[in-house]
Amino acid sequence: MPDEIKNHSECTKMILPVRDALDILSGKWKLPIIISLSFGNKRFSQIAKEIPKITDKMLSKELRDLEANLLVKRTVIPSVPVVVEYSMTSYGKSLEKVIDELRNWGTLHRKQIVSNSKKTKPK
Amino acid sequence: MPDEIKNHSECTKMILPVRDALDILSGKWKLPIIISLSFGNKRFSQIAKEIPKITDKMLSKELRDLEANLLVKRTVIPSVPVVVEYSMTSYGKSLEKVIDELRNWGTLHRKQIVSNSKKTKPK
DNA sequence: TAAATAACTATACTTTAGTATAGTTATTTT
DNA sequence: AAAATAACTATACTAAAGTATAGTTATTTA
Repeated sequence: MPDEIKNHSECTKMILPVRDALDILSGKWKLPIIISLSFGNKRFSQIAKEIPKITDKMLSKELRDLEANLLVKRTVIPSVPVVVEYSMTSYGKSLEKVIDELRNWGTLHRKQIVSNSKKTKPK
Repeated sequence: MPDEIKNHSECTKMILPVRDALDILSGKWKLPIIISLSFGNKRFSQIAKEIPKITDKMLSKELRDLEANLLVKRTVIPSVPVVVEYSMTSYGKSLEKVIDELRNWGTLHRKQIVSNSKKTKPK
């Protein structure tokens, strides 16, 4: 098999799962929610308070998405009034390494950008 | 300092760099481009051939973004006609671990979704 | 009795991301 | 002489993501 075709299929094989992972994490709010819940179980309004500027609509939508992907568990506590607790599933916790790597690289990158923008124009 | 305030600031500290990293990788085309170049230096039209459905406009825009972030290097070879070669910088290669983790998790997740959708409805 | 808490949903809107299609300049191949 | 290659840019559009604002049901506190 010629190199370019081989590379092409290797390439495609890599892209699919990486995109799957990214779909879970991309967008403005999913990470903040995941990180917030990784510090402990929280209720809807507590998460909302922890994440400045998020609207109820976005929070509710993203929590539903995360729940559908089995990363977050929604528990209704039948008190009066009803209280809903969100927590990371053990499956959701398996994202830890991914998030760690993203944070490591992001920290490095932030330094790079800052030191570079000094030489050129401020961002 | 009370727990919730401490958690909140820890949380914020994590979110910033993770978002920085994600900004680099998110979108439909950045990853395919990065992965494609990680298999070897390529010219504009070669990348375009390797990534089905990408338009010239998107490819050109994303390459400019990646270049601005110092992940990709653009080299003009003054032949006739002019040829432009793109390559990963060593800094760009530092994304390798991040991409590996995303791929690992994405592979796991893909299996999870498939086995789960058998129980419920097909996707 | 009004405001606050709880966990949302509904509607309408704006912004950003991505697509479709065509055009540019210069050269080489058919 | 026409078509292909090379590496793009320009214009106009659609689709997806996100925002703003208000409303819901039931209960508790001021």
